[in-house]
Amino acid sequence: MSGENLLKIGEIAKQTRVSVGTLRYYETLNLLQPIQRRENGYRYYELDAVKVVQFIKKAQSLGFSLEEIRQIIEVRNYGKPPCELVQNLLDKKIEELTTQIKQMISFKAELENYRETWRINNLNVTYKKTKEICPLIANLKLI
Amino acid sequence: MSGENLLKIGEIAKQTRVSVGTLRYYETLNLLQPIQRRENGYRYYELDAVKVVQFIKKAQSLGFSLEEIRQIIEVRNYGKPPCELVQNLLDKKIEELTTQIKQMISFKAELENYRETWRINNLNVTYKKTKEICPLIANLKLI
DNA sequence: CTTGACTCTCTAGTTAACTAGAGAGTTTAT
DNA sequence: ATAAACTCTCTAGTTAACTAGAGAGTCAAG
Repeated sequence: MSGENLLKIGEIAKQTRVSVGTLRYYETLNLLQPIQRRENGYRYYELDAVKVVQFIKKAQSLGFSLEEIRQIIEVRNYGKPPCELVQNLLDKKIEELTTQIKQMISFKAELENYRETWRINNLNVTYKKTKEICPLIANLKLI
Repeated sequence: MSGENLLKIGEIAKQTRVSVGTLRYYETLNLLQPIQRRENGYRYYELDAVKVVQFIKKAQSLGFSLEEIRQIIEVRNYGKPPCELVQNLLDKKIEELTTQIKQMISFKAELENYRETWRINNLNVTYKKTKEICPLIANLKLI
C-alpha cells in the first residue's frame, strides 16, 4: 500500500508549517482539495499541494483575503474559465498592489522622518543635558 | 453655549467618514480621547482629532493593527517617553515596511507575468479560433 | 497485538474590528 | 414647546481566520 506519490495531511502540515486544523479549514473554503480520500477517510494530497499552501501564505502576507485567494486559485484550477473575468480580476489586484506599494513607500518615508527628527533631538539632548528626555515627541505633528 | 472650538462626535464622524460607533470603539482602545466631557456626558474633541482618525485609517490601510497604531499614538502623546523604546518601535515598523514593500513588488511582478501570459495566449486563441477559451490557465504554475 | 501517533468529524471558543439595537437623556430648529 | 436629530451606555451580534477539544477510528513499530 501507499507506494504512490501522495501526501497525508500531516506531511503537508510539516512541510508548510501550517497546522492540520488550518489545512482542513482551507478545504472548507475551497482553497485546497485533497486529490483523493481513501477508504479510511484520510485525505491524500498531491505534492503540488505544498506549493498551493505556500502560495496562500504568501498572498495572505501581502494583504489578500482568503476569499480573494480562493478566486485566484479557482480561476487557476478552471479548465476553461471566462478569460475576461479572469483578466479583470488580475488587473484589479495588480492595480491595488500598485497603489498600496506607493502608499507604503510614502508612509515609510514619513516614519523615517519621525525617526530622523528624534535622532537629531536626541543628540541635542545629549549635548545640552536637557532635563527633557524626548521633548520633540510632544511637538510631533501627525501625518 | 458652545462658543468654543470643539467638535462633537458626529462632526468628527462626518469629517472622517468613520462611524460614530467606530469612534467610540476607538476610545475604548485608547486610540482617541475626547478632550472633555460636559455635564450632558457628550464627548467633545479638539480639531486635531480629525487628523488622528485620518492617521489611524491610513496606518490601518497599510496593514498596521489598531494595537500597533495605539502604541505609535501613545508614544506621540507622551510628554517624556523613553526614547530608546520609541526609536526601536519605529525602527521595527520601518524595517517591516521595507520588507513588505519588497515582497509586494515581486508579487506584483509575478501577477503581471500571469497577465502577460494570458494576454499572449488570448491572442493566439483569437487567431487560431481554438475551442479552448483559456487553455493556458490549466498549465499555470503557482508561484 | 498493543501502544502511540495520526486521522476523522463536529462543535465550540478566540481575536480583531466593527455594527446594530434597545432604552434613555439632550439639543436644536421651527 | 415639541419633534427630529443627536448623544449616551450597555449588551449582543458579525466576519475572518483560526485554534482547541471531544470522541472515535486507523496505521505503524516493536
